Formats: sequence, C-alpha cells, structure tokens
Amino acid sequence: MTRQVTPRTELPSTRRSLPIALIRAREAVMHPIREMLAGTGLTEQQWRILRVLDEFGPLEATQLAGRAGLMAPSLTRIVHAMVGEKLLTRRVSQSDRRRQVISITARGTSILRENQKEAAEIAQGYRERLGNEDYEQLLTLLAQLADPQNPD
Amino acid sequence: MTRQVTPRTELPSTRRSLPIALIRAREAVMHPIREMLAGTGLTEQQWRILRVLDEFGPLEATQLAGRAGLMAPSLTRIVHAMVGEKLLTRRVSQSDRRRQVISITARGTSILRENQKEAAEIAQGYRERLGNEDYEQLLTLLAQLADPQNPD
DNA sequence: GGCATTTCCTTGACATGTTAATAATTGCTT
DNA sequence: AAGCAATTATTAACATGTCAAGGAAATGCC
Repeated sequence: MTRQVTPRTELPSTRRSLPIALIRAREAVMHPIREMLAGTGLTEQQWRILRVLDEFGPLEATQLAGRAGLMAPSLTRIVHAMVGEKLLTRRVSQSDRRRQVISITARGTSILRENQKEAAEIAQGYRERLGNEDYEQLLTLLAQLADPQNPD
Repeated sequence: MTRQVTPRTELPSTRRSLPIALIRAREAVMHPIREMLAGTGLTEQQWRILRVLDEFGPLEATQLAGRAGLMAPSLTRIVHAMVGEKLLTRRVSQSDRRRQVISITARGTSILRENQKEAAEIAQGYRERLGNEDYEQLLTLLAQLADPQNPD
C-alpha cells in the first residue's frame, strides 16, 4: 500500500488540490440553483440576500454581506439594483448614520415563497446524495476552513 | 435531543446552507494564496493554469479548462493575457485545426518553482488544520458533489 | 461532393469578485 | 472643542464568472 506523503516543498497534484476541488463543487452545486432562478430574474446572490433577510429580519449592510457570503462592494451594487426592483428597502440607521438598515419588501418575500419549495428540494437532493451523516460532516469541515477559530 | 428535520418544503437555515458554506470556505482558502501570489503579479487562475500545465504537460484548451476549474470564456481571455506575458505559448493542433495546444514556457516554469515552496506550505497548513483523515474526506466529498458519477 | 450538424473556441454583454482609494461619520484623546 | 484614528459604506479599476451568440473547422449523411 503506497502511503500518501506530501513533503512540505512539493505541491499536491492538482487532482487533489483543495482550491480546485472547492471551485468545482461550487460550480456543480450552483448550476441547478441558477437554473431554478432563471425564471425569476434573480441572480444567485440576490436569492441569498432575500433568504438571509427573510431569516434574520432587517440587517445592516455588513451583517447582511457576512451572512450572505458577499463582499462589501458587491453588496452595495446588488442592493442598489434590488431596491430599484422593489425587492428591498433601506434606510440609514438613526443611531449611526454611517450604517444602512436593509429590509426585504413584501414583493421580495413573495418571490421567495414562490420558489421556496423547489429550492428546498434541490437542497434536500444534495443531502440525500451524500447521505445525512456525510452531508453534515461536509458542512462542518467547510465551516472549519472558513473560520478556524470556531470549529463549528 | 432535538432531531434535525428538514421538510422538503422548508429551506435550511442559511447558516447550514451548502452554497454559502462553499463560498465562505473558498474565500478563506484563497486568501493566503492570493497573498502569496501578490508578489508575482499572477492571479489565482493564472497560477492554477501554470500548475496544471506543469503537471500534465501541453494540453488542449478544453482539457486545460477542465483541470484548472475554469470556464471556456475565462480560459480564452486568461491564456491570451498570459501568452502576452510570455508565460504560455500556443499553437493550433495539426490534426484538428479547431483545437489549440497550450504549453508553459520556461519563464512560466521558473515563476512556478520560485513560489512552489511557499505554496506547498500553505496547502500543508490546511491539511494539518483539519487533520489528514478529515482533509482527505473533505476532498472526497467535494469530488462527489462535483461529479456524482465518480464518487472518487 | 454538398449540406446540415456537431465540436471547439472566441466574442459580447452583463454581473460579480477583488483590491485599493475615498467619503462620511463616529469615538477617542487631549 | 479640535484633531486624529477607526469604522462603515461607496466608488473605481480591473479580472473573472456566466450565459448567449457567432465563426471556423471537422463530421456524418445522402
């Protein structure tokens, strides 16, 4: 049995590269989701924003970006577009006028509801593909990568 | 003990969302890599292209894109830029003039070698953070997501 | 051989990712 | 109160992601 040794000065094969594996997985997972969203006119990022606001209620931009996995400049642009489409509203915080409080509109919630079932089925599909246990472990390991301090 | 139930019509919390977890992990993993590459003038995509060509030798565009985790349009643009910087060369295939054969130059190989040690240390760091076993499992699960046919 | 089809790559258009610089505001310090 | 540093959000500039459309070459079929 050949043991897998990875000297500190030799790079792993690109077939076992973590960055490439993450990119591939993301691409594969996103594909059916984008397909589902195609009919709604939403991008996947806009969908995530609606999901987060629906779950947590109105949020400040920084919190929203963090929870939706978006960078600040992207969030600025996307929110601007979504406010124009009446999917979101925003107002400046009273206590700190640097901050924005962003909320989902009834129209945003409505679009979310219309697609909730299909989205849930896609998510459930991935869980079933890996099996409950492996799926949970995958989420745990990914969280560990993202935040070494909080190992889940 | 509260059992985790996920009805088919109810979406999981965004805290346990696979797409968001993948994005976060990718962002975190890429950060030190981009930091390492900052001195070289390479982007992470350019780095992956050099890595793949160094490992597999000259490749056609489609193969290269697949192995480097890039979409065809991105590859076209990136290769064009890299040929201009003398990192790659390309020629049309003799047997099929639709195809391009892309090769790494000596300069490309040289840049790769100069940064190989640091890159290997970053990769090894992730392996040590998760532990060998979990790290291998993570790669396996990600591969399963990317390609349901070949469960690794 | 001619023609529709398919394959490979490129280009266009637009959204997002990424880093750096900037503006506005707040908090702290003196 | 003035000044300075830190925080929040935006903007700019460029690269990449994504989908659709297009062009060139090969393939299959008659």
